[in-house]
Amino acid sequence: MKPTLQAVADAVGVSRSTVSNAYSRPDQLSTSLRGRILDAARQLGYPGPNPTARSLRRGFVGSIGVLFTSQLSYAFTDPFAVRFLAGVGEAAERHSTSMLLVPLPTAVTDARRAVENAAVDGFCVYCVADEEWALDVIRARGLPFVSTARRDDASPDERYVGIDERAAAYSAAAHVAGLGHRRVALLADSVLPDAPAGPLTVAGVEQVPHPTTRGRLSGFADAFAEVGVDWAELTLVNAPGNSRHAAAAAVAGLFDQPDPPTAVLAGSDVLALGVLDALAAWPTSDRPPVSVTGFDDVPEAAAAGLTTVRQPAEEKGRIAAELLLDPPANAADGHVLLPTALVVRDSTGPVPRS
Amino acid sequence: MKPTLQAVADAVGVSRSTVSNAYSRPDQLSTSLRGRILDAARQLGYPGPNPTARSLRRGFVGSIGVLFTSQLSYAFTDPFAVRFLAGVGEAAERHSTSMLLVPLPTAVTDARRAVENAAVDGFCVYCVADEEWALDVIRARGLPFVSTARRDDASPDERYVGIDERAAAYSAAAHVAGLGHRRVALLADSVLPDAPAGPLTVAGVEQVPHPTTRGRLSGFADAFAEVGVDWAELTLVNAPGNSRHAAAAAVAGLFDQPDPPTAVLAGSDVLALGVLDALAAWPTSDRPPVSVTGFDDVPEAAAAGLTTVRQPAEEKGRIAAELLLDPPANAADGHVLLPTALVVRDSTGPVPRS
DNA sequence: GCTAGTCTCTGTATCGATACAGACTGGATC
DNA sequence: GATCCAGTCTGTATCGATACAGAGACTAGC
Repeated sequence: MKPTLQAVADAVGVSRSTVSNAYSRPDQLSTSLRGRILDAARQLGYPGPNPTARSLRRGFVGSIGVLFTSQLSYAFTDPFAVRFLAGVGEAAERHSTSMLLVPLPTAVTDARRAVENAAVDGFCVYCVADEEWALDVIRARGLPFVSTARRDDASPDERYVGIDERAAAYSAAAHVAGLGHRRVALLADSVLPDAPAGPLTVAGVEQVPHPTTRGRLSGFADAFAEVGVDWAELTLVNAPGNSRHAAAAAVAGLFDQPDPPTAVLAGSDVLALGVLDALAAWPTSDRPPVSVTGFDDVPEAAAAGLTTVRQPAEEKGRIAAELLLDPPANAADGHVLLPTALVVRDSTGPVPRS
Repeated sequence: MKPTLQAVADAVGVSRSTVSNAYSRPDQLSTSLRGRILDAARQLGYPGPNPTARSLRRGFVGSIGVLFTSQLSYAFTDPFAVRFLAGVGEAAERHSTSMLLVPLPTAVTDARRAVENAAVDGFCVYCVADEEWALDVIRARGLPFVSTARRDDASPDERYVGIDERAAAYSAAAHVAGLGHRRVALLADSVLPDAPAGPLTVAGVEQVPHPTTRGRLSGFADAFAEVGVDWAELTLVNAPGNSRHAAAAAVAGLFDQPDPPTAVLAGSDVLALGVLDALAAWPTSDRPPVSVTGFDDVPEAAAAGLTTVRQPAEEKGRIAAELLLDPPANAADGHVLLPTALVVRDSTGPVPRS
């Protein structure tokens, strides 16, 4: 059996409290006694106070949870998510706090259980599809959280760090529209929760449940509405999973049909890169001249010459964690909007004259 | 105040134990009573058993720690580390276990404290410099762990998953030696703990404390010994921090001196890519023709045409976590060596005739 | 009609610590 | 010599749950 605080106390002949103080409040006892206690602990092989017991008594844990409502492995596959994590890690490091990555089972009941069982002092909820149930659980636990998307129905004291999704997406779409493109496909992850990969029809953008996706699609649509192309004329394509592979699969066949789109606006760089992959598979001779834009500006985007919308990744993570660990006194300061910028590269060009 | 188990018990008029059973052992009570209890809990806003209290009583936590004995942010900067994490995440997911990323302060006392305080059931120790103190703490806590490097002094029941570092490095060096290179630089992170960036002299490879680095350098040295180039003739270069930038800085000036090396063997792809960065900074006209090899085969290596040694990254992480979460009955099965392969690309070529 | 066995549920002990009020000691102050 | 105070240390209550032995009630079997 591992020795407990009590064992050390007995060995030295002091009370349990004093041993506890030797570890947690060195100013509460003489240096000599503290020395004797730590020596005895070393000798007995006592590894220091049990973290769990300590957390229970103190009422906090010293770690924050990071929630991805998709496969945890996804978090490491999307470069943007990785950089977000890096930012969270940086802030956590500064606050001597650990990060708990909680994998969520696909079954909702199990997933709820996972969030209920996470031993953390708060959550960074990385914006993912349909996280409302997760927020419910977190609220019920009375834990603070920071989300990466503003929800329309959020109470004003709920903190978030995000970007103006709509305006950012608009900038990319306006660029493409300015190049003359009118037959355009919009590619996104989780347009509708359980829709299959490929083109689909949605009555209006407000039907899209996921707030981030909805925001970006709205921005795209706005820009094209201004040049007379309305929602119904845009081809909406679903790419469940947000991976290059999923994107490539989703746009397969898109360019074989009559009057194919001359541009694809993707909701993330990963998806956009997937489109480029799909195009690269065509023989150079009759490869369709398609303009492609992404979103995020991950490192790979620069290498691939992808036109995209840059948003600060590490900073998003860092601020999210900071808002959680060091909440601003003023509720309004808990709502952070980060700047974005359109980065024009080679993947977009004027619409070809046919 | 948040309601506790007791509150729910009082509301329904049953004992605390019964409420506990309603959550953790549904077979121990009638479905009807369980229904009443869960309803009452919902009504009171009871979020389910407190994870900390539960862990204390049960004696386990349901999460594993991942330890990087360098900045936590580093873990997200090195693509190999990210893929390792992805592997750990995958296994954790399968076992319904969370991952705790513990940032380690630079001061050793604080770092010990961090490991002592981590509420986990075990650790995956990602191979990093000088982790012996960390293993000591983990052993003292009586927690299981899996390391990514075999330590010579490890007891036979200590589990690890690694590669034959020496043989893997040998394969890269033999390739370079076969191309005729004889003036060669070996570039590594943490050759000696506190050495500055740049060339340094070490009496023999056995002086290098870090086991992984030592293994790789030995492999490099072996191959060159076979062609008559001995240790003292090899230029050893330190690049503290294992980043592209650190590598570029470390090799700055290396090619300006008389009889510069015609090849650089790096201990990781990140370092090798840094060398390529440094070379790319030269005007094309008088850029020195240097062969470069890496180690790991991260995705960027392929894009950069880097010759490197491939090792399975996700698999390493997955197996590490699996060994931890589902220990093999037979101690010998706790020692896993993964295959490696030399991947020859454009960054190596025959030594130029001068 | 009696013993056995199955279902439910309760009560008590326990997990390993920390908070906080108070007790004791010894020296300085008046 | 009484008072006060700072510096140390102790004792008790508490954090919020789970394990386990056992108590009743009820059905089966002989």
